[in-house]
Amino acid sequence: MSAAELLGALRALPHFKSLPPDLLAQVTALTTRSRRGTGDLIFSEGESCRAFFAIESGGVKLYRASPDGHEQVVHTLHAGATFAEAAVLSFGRYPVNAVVTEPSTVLLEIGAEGFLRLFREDARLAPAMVASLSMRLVTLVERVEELSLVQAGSRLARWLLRQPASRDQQPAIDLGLAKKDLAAHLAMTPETLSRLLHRWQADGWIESQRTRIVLKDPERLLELADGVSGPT
Amino acid sequence: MSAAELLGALRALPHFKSLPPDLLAQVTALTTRSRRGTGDLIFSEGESCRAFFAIESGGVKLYRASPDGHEQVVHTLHAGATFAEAAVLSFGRYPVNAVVTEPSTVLLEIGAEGFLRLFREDARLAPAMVASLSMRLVTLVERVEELSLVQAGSRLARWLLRQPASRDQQPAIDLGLAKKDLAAHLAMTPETLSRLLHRWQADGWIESQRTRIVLKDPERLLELADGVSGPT
DNA sequence: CGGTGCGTTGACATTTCTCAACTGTTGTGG
DNA sequence: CCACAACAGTTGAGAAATGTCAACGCACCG
Repeated sequence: MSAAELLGALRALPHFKSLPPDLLAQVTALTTRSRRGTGDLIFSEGESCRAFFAIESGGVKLYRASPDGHEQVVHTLHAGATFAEAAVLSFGRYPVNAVVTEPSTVLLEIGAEGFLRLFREDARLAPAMVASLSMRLVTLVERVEELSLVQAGSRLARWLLRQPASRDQQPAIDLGLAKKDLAAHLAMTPETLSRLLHRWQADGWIESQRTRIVLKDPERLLELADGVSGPT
Repeated sequence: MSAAELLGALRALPHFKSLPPDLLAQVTALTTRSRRGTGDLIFSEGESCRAFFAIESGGVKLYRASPDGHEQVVHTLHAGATFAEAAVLSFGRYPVNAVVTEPSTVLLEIGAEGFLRLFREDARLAPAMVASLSMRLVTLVERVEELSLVQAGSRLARWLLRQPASRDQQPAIDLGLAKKDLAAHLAMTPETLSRLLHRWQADGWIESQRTRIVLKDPERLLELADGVSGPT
């Protein structure tokens, strides 16, 4: 893999595209690329940071494991996303577990030590990180808001509406995620998720295929998301 | 209020204490101080940023209002906390509402425009902001994790255990918050909160006074927090 | 001293979880 | 290439937690 390719891959990321070329080249020198498979562990909770990551393609989930084996998905990430910057910049330890959720996921790995040195030496890096962290902050605030909704149906409706839809005819969402993981993300059981989708399909509001969901009546979903009491 | 006093107040904040004196002085020049009362609105959702804030004393809650009038508390903040930096640095609009929750709350207000100018001109500010934002990120991740717990009792137990306790004899928590607001923070109804506290007190695990809670059996609470099925 | 709103308690309705069985899919090894 | 194992997803029945509605006591503030 050539340095030029790596540089191109990095520049494709929202967080790096605004960096001056020479700085980007320096970051490239810290970066390695690797291909992973579903289920691969990237790092685990408490481990000391050796790098932070960007997803070139594929998917990753960040989660915490509670003592009773229950899994709390903090974040689900896809192509273009970066993760663990905060761990590198402030803590030195990963606060969560990271696992690959899609086959053939390509990761860019930016070495922590080198990056920290660069961060201290070159003042142009910090503003870029500020923007990146602020972004992350907003998605987390939205997540908190989402989870605060008491009704499972509200949480699901809201999640569906927020997904980037392939705007062809009708909003069709490709949930790049096992339903099991989506359920965990929304703090509900797979059974509840399954039943909600089933019922909404029966009511004609959505069309649920294997890994695709078509929103046929976004209006109705919006009502649910706003907490206009439960389904049925 | 003298500039020296203001400077001292700013330096007392975790986010600013590591700034070089001359830079801190420049920040001070952008800062005003004000005293507010319970219920005062500091800013509301969607409003364009005129400043970010630090709490010198008292309390503030950040929340979103959903269309049906339901209130989702994103954050509850106390002395030493800063808020709305991300809004100032990246978005230009406040994403939430901010309201004072304690009488005689003293706020420091750092003007957005001036701060942004300073941020761009002086490279020493960015690293400090990175640290600050990373901190915030972690508390939000914890919040997400907390809210992912399905059982109301687990969420409450976890919250109680995380509170800074006055380590005298027994951990005594001064919930600097109306129970109503605590309930909203934990995504449950005031009734459920009331019942949980009542039951736990009956079981001898806690002692619940007006605004103080004594943890008499943290072990037991820890079990609940870990999701070892519901209470009783 | 009266009002306003928080906190509590009770009765009830409902959602959602739990447990269990069954189906379909995916991937592997013979 | 097929059989089988492993696992995701679905469906059903029952239990439990929590929300809803309503009434009441109590504190705080005017």
